Amino acid sequence: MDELWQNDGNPRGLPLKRASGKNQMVTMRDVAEDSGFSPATVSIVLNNAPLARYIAPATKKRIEEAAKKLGYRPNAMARFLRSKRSHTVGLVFFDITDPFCTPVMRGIENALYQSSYVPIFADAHNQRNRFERYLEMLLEHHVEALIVVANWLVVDIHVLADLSKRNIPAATIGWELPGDTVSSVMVDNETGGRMALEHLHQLGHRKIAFIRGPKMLIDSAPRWRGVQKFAHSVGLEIDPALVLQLPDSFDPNSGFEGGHRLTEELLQKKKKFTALMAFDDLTALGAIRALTKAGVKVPEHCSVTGFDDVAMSALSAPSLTTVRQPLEAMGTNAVNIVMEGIKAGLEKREWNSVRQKMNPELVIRDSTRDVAHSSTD
Amino acid sequence: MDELWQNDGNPRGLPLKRASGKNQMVTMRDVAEDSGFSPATVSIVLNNAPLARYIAPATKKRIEEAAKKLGYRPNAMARFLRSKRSHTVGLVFFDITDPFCTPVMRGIENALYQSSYVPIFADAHNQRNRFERYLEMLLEHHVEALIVVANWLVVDIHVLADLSKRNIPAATIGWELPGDTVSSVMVDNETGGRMALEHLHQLGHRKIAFIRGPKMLIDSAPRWRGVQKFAHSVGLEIDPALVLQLPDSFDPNSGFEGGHRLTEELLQKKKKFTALMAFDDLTALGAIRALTKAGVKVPEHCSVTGFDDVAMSALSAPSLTTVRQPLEAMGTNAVNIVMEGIKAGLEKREWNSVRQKMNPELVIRDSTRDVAHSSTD
DNA sequence: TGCCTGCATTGAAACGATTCAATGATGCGA
DNA sequence: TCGCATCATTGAATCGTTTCAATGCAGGCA
Repeated sequence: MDELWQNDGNPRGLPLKRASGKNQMVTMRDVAEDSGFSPATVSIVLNNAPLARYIAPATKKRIEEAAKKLGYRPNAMARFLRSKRSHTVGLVFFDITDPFCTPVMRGIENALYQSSYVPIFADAHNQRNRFERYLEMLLEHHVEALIVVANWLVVDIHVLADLSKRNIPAATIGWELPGDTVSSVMVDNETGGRMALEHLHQLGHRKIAFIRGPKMLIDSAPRWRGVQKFAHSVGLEIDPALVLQLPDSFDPNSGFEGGHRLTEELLQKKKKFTALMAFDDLTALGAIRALTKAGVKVPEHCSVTGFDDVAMSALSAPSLTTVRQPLEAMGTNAVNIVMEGIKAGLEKREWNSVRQKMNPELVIRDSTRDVAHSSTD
Repeated sequence: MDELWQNDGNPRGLPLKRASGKNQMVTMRDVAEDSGFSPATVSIVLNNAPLARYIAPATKKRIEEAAKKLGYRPNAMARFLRSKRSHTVGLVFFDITDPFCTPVMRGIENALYQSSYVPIFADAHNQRNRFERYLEMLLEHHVEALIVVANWLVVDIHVLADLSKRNIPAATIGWELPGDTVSSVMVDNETGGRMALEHLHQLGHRKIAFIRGPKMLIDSAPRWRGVQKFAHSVGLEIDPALVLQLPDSFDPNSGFEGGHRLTEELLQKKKKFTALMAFDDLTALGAIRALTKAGVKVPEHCSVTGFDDVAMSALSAPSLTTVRQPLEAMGTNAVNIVMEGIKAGLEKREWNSVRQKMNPELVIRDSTRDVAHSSTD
């Protein structure tokens, strides 16, 4: 079975050191005794501290061998206590159930792994209390930085102000806070909104229905702004009767339901439209379901676009044309930002928070089609 | 906006203690000085240690007030160093990309939260080296227990043997190891396999195609066994020409592709079947896509079943009839198991690992239908 | 020879909490 | 009044590392 494993470059992996004794932990003291040097020297060698440049090569070798032989593993807690570095980052999700979160998590995890940091994971379940309780726990564990993934969340600013007071760099993904203490990484929603509409317009669609995002989501307004600006720039008229808005909701998967219901409403109006631009992918999937049920074929009779490009969108039938958020990259960037902050803190430099807007990307799949080929109904 | 927050019972949440000074951490010593008692007493009071029963109520009160006033927050690292308890659990996923993982994670996170434990998150990306490196890191952080979520993974047994040597209880979800050092929580695959087929059989289907799981997955064999046993018990004949098997793969989302391709193969054989039982949901979705593309309507011409009940299954069109794994409960149970182990370790009791099989549940949706109503082709 | 410099190593003091044995203080029975 | 529990509190050691100041030792230079 061995050859079935994927490989990340290091063919056999690190040999997992085996504790030589039974249950006891191997401490630095043990290494010191075994190698015949003092704990101080061992520490210097094993960490390659500045003082290590004075240590005789032979000594280094003996110590390293002893460490490997005994299966020494540094005690992260003890180390922290002295050095103030926990090598730990807090990772708070507003609701892990949102398919938006998985790729972001991938990106974050991967970037942290590169820096040998370890994430402490928290899921707020959309509950403010839980969020605050977790923050408390993360502070107790002395995370060196904090990353919050949310696309909506109301938090007193002072809660996060605590962080900056303690000099803990923080970044949010998919959401931003007033003030400049907390960094943020977001997709450029306005551009994304424009892209979707531009695509439909290029396909020749003129009668377009819209399902806007809920008011509480920070993404909703700029996306709509992108739509309006583009429509204005090409002289496209938006029929207010064809514009509906999702209600506020706490369930990240409610978009499906909402899209379904609102599309039914649209259909009842008996106003013709050849394309529908949905707020996000889930909404689009709900819309497609409603259209299909009503006998309106997608994309033959009606084109539909989503937003986000969650995993599901490639698998649905028809597969969904959507505006992709570079979720994994957003995670990576957030990590890089806070890592910069940590480094600055160590070197006692000043450091300014960052607001990053990432470019979305149009992904064309099967749910949109040239209006010329659309049959009229 | 305040009222938009969902509530978890504690209406205003814990008041977030504000550090009173600027940047300095508030230590136990500070609380001691402020309240006029010794650090020892403070520790005893704040932890409600056994000795606390001797402490005068007035003292307790003064100390607690001082702690709150100063915004004292215990230092988890320092505490660990003495008490050996990190209040941390390692959480390793073989591949977070698998939709299987999200609900499991929810369950685990929630259960840990109840016990005030904090998870350290790791994603192995299907790579053995990564898995081992993470294990190393988790051990350095002295996690008190380990939970591994995988539905396949080849690991030398000695890697996890290290854990039991150090008395770290471990549990796996969706996967099990030989030997009895590691606990496991799995769905009862055999029963699940039977359920799916029984459902199709009850609907009157007799010509049934099967897409079996890849050999490398531990789930594949027992599911198939359930199928065979049921078929035998009711005298249903399984046509070998209608049985295909997914190839081994590392990509948890490859099932869709695989299901799609194998279904095309099935269709080319020109052998009639009125139902298709797929290994899991993704495979089923791929199959449905292929059927639809070939003009075979689901469920009108062909019923399809999946397995797992991942989030997507309820949203696909048609929604998928499937065998549900109680993923969240599986996460919860795994946590309870290792918590038992931790407790046993503290009390120096013996403790035996547990192998749990959970009952699956048939979820009937729109992708299956009575054969009587199926039009023949 | 005496002194200084650079090299190699180490002693010992933190870091912030926990915990056990020890210390006063009090009350009570003899 | 003494001795002895019981109660209330605390001093001091300890956990495993890191880090700074200190030490001993060569060799080189005056």
